[in-house]
Amino acid sequence: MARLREFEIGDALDGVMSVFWRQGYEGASMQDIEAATGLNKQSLYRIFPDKRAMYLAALERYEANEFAKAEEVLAGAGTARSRFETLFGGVIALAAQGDRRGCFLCNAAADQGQEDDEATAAVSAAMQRLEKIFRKALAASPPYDRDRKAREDRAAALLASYLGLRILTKADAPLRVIKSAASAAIKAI
Amino acid sequence: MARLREFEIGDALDGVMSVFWRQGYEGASMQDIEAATGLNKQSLYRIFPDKRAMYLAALERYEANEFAKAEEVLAGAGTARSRFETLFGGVIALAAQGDRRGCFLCNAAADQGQEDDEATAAVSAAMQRLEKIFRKALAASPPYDRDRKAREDRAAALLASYLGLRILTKADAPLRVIKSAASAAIKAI
DNA sequence: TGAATAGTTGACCATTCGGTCCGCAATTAC
DNA sequence: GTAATTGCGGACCGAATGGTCAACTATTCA
Repeated sequence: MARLREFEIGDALDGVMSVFWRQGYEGASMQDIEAATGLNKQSLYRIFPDKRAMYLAALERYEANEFAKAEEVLAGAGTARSRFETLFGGVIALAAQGDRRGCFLCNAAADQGQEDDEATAAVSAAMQRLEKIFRKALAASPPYDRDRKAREDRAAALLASYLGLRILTKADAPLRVIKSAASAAIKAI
Repeated sequence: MARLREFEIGDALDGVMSVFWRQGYEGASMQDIEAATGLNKQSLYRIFPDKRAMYLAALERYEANEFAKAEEVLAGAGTARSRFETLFGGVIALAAQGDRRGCFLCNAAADQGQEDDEATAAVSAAMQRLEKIFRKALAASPPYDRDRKAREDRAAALLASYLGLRILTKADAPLRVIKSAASAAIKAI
């Protein structure tokens, strides 16, 4: 009956995400998005009602990608400390490579000058999911904290440290500082 | 010879800062800035060459204001732990009040989709100054770390935690998580 | 064959943007 | 008075914005 779509929506979404990630909401023009996806406006607007919807979809995709990776790392073998060491090591590696994109979710949190309630809610929910992943990882291996509260505090502290590391990376802080912060955060486990 | 200026540049700068703080660079229009300062374009452009200069000046002002406060708190009486407790308590209080502006410097770090090297450098320098303030506070009171490296690590970790707390606030994370993170970060001192 | 959808190109829209310019009233110092 | 400057208001500029529409080709399935 009708012609089939010739591209994968997921591929287009990857392009959309990378643009918003690097340039933020207002900083990304439709031209940029066309270039990054290899599609033109009409094809894009057939998938998404408007630019905001693209942004929200990009946020979702980032969360799905990034959290899957984090979950994989944190569910690996070894002690909780060694696994968080791997996770934080990844952040350091990005910083060392000069990857200054930072964490898209953090960027989004700071970006929402436009006071987009939907985006704020999405970021907030994502942060809580990440906290849950951290908590689960702490609960699954020694050293075990005595009570639930202590475990929750530790997970939250690791989350704050993780976000802080990514902000420091984005802010182009010296690698020395980033490494120091990661090292001390790990030691505290 | 000539008429005198009727307003304080500092007052205007406060207005400029508050707009950029809340709305980011791209999100703040000249109209917004006119409204916030109570001045019109011509008066503003007589002080600043362009919008970017206003943004950079606002960053400087934020740093001067905020770091002065932080330095005051961290130079107070008591142990290092108690002083950082006060500092982090302030962040929690802002979150509890529903102040979601976050840290202007963090926002700026994430905001720079426009790849403004000057702004990046300013943020980076500010972060390093803050790290220095933290380090100084740790060096000035017990518990003393054995070596300089340990003290540096601790300062960097506290900085990451501090930034993470502010991001969590901006991201509208539950107050419970913010309090947990602060509490665990303090305990690690 | 024919209806329906996908994709491309380019024109087009109103709006907003940062920034400039002009004119006018007020104020200051010589 | 006169020159110089400040502040205000509004007109104005070119450029870029997000988004729409029309025209055309290609592809699919009934």
